[in-house]
Amino acid sequence: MQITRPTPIVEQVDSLLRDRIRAEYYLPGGRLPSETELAEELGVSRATIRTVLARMAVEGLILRKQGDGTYVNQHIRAINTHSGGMWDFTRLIASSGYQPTIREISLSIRPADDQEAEILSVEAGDPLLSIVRLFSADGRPAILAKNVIPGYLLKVSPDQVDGRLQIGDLLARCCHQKIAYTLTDISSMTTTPDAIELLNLPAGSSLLVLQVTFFNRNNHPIVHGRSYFNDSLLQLRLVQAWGAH
Amino acid sequence: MQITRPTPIVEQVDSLLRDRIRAEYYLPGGRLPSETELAEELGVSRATIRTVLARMAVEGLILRKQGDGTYVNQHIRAINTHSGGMWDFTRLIASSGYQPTIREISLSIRPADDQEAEILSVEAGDPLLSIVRLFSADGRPAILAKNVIPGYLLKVSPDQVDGRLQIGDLLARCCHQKIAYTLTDISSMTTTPDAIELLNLPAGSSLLVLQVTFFNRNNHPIVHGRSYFNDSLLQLRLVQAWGAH
DNA sequence: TAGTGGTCTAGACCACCCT
DNA sequence: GGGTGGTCTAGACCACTAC
Repeated sequence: MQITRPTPIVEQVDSLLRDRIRAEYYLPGGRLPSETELAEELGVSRATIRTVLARMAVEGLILRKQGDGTYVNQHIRAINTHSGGMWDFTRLIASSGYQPTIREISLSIRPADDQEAEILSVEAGDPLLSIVRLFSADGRPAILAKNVIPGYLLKVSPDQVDGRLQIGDLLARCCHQKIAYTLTDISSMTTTPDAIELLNLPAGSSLLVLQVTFFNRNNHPIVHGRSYFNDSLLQLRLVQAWGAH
Repeated sequence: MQITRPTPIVEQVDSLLRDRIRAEYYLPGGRLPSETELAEELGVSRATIRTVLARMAVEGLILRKQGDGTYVNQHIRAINTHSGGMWDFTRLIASSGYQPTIREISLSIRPADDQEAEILSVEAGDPLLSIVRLFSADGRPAILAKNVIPGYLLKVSPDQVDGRLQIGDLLARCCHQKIAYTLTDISSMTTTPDAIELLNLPAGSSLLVLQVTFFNRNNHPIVHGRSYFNDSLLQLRLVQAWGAH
């Protein structure tokens, strides 16, 4: 049995409002109750309501108009846009309307090369846990994801690592580490030999490459990943509120 | 003379703290004063300080540790990552350490094709203002940006449009429109003929393509853009806080 | 145990939009 | 004018971390 703390009110309100939007209790393009009304209905202060609405506005889920009201953004169907969601490839595939499957290609301990050592702040040759996975959408290979984790972080034996976990859960389970933030470089490339084979792409076609480094709250790099993204099959979509800064 | 309103305290505090971080008044990796101290120093409430710090934490600029303190993230050098910043190519190039220049390739009124009509909610054949620009970094062509704006939005004559403005400013100036949020699809492609020529790339190389639609607060599409990004020259980098949701 | 950030409240006033 | 979101304050209590 897991000990659970009372969920913060903000989180509860957040879930509730998102559920209502998803269930179209608040219609797409329709207006939400005023902040005051929501606060009264849910028995919380207006400030609490406002932090939740501010979060949803940043994601573009709702549109706020001073002097008028708050509206559901009908252009945002799936919400795969924010934070953890972007690297949860299973969810990303599902929200694109496909059936996701994960295939573990390999999981092994191997020495770090120079570049990996630099990125992960370890010495070249130090052991790394290397995980290569292939995510498919309706059976068609869509994303080839390669991740490396410094070996010293591993708290369990490699064969106990579940390659089907999302990277955040895997880190929590096997390394007792929490991700604080991620740094992503987006680039493109023409296919590499293994990408051609695993993603089943014609030679010479282009691919999206997402190069991600995950840091914990002590600002230490804990995972480095390269994901090869078949963008003819899946769409990488970002939503950004403009006024946010 | 432009009428100006008093800048909100939150914005002032935001600028002040970012300036201090940039100037290394707060050292990279170093600790900021506590929320209470900052509130006292600047003569504002703790809540005000907290909304600013929350914003900076979402961008990954600072790391917050409960029971400990708030720290400057030394891994974040340039802040081109958020909101408007991402589409301000001039700033993006500058923050990558290059000297940016803009060249206007063309600026004309032309009819909308089917796809553009669909995206911009107009009829095919309706007039569009089409702007093609080339952004260079240290003289080397880096980004080819094509934008189209529904003609009915234009409040000035086309030859009065300044092709060197950032897209948000251009909309404000020429269309009296404000951007509320943007929707971006990121994909890759092998070079098109005009990209080869303008971006000076070898045939068969890959490009990043950013397909952006800008909406106003009434949720009407007001601009659609395609930007071809020479990612061997410039890096498209995202920072995301993890706990944000 | 002291100090930090995290959560939450209650209430005030302002700016804006609609009618 | 009446209602909406935008800004800001003062203060309370909790949870976590370092010492």
